[in-house]
Amino acid sequence: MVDKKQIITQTAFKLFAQKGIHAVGINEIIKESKVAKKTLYHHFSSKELLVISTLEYRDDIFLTWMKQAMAKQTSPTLALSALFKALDRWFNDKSVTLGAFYGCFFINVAAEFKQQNSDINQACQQHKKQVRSLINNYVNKLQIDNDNIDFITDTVCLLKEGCITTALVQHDKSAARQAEAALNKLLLTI
Amino acid sequence: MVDKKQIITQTAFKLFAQKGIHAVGINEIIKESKVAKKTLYHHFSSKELLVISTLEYRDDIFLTWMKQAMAKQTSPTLALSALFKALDRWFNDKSVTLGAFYGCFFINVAAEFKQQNSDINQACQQHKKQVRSLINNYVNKLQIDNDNIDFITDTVCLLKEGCITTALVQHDKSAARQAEAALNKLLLTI
DNA sequence: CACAAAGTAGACAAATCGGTCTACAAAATA
DNA sequence: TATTTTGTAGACCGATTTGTCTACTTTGTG
Repeated sequence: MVDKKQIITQTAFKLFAQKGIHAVGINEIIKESKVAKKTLYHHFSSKELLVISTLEYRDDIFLTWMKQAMAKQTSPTLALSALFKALDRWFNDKSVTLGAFYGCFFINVAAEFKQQNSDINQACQQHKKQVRSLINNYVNKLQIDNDNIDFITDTVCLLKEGCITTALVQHDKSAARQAEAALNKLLLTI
Repeated sequence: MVDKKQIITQTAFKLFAQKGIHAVGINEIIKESKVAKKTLYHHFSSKELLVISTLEYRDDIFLTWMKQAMAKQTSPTLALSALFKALDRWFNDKSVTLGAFYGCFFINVAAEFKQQNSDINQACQQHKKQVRSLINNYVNKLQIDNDNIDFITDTVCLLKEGCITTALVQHDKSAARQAEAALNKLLLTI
């Protein structure tokens, strides 16, 4: 038998990503999942735990996608460029792995759950830390002094967050290319 | 008599900014505003129109704050730096004008209302256009060729959006200083 | 085969949602 | 002074919220 728990998580993620957490009710999720309410509550004893599950689900997909996008480049510079080219494909709905673009799930969820001590907010924070760590791995390979490593990593992260937000709010599908141009200019200075 | 309409808008904004639109009900707003439900619906015939009102209210405050932060600088470069120093004060809850930091209201609201054709989403977009226009005014004063003007403006906007998002999601209160450092590096290259 | 785990549909509960309405009071304005 | 606008409290509406529960069926495993 198919894994109902997985189906519920995937369906919930799709709906949450499109409409936001508070805008999607349990009844909509079970209807879309074609699952009984009891089944959902058997696997997830509350909506909050289901939200956490969707965050873990998306975290896995996103990090895998990112690693794959940056791998197999012949230099760390090209790997960073490849990240923004991948973001560009995402914004333009050409990423099969990430699906249609509704902004960054973690940013959007964190905006709905701002309390720093909540489990949901911490899952969002944790995801962003891992993304930063991945970027930092490549920046470390650049032939630059240690003082600059954190600076470059921070800037890449800021440009990344900035272009995701701009693509969402401004519906500006060129935001990733703008960010890549800024990155390239920056890398010339080091 | 005090202007009830204004009180309702201000109270609604405060609650929406803290908790998000979908997480705040009309009953909570009237209770906090100390106003009858009929009074609210007399001034705003739907919750959506009230949301629009809070967006206009915040738009006015934010643009005034931004203009004031960048004015009276002795050079356009200093004006751009001043913007990020002002953002830094905001993130660290030292801005009286903007109040406690709960992220950018327009980004957060746009994340909850993603449909590009909705009035709420368009109000968020419009605000961001005005902010960009303000930044562009200063970039125009830099002694650079026309090709670079849009590039610099785009990059400043990306860094600004990036640091606001980072300050919110990562609870990183130094994000504006990171963005300013990146800006300064960038300005050295032109 | 027996039994536990995982599934079904959907009624139900208590609270809350956005929004309407009555009936009346106060305040501003012509 | 007369009239209109703006205000009050809160009952009420139908829909929806998260979550519980009953009664029963299917499925996988020891």
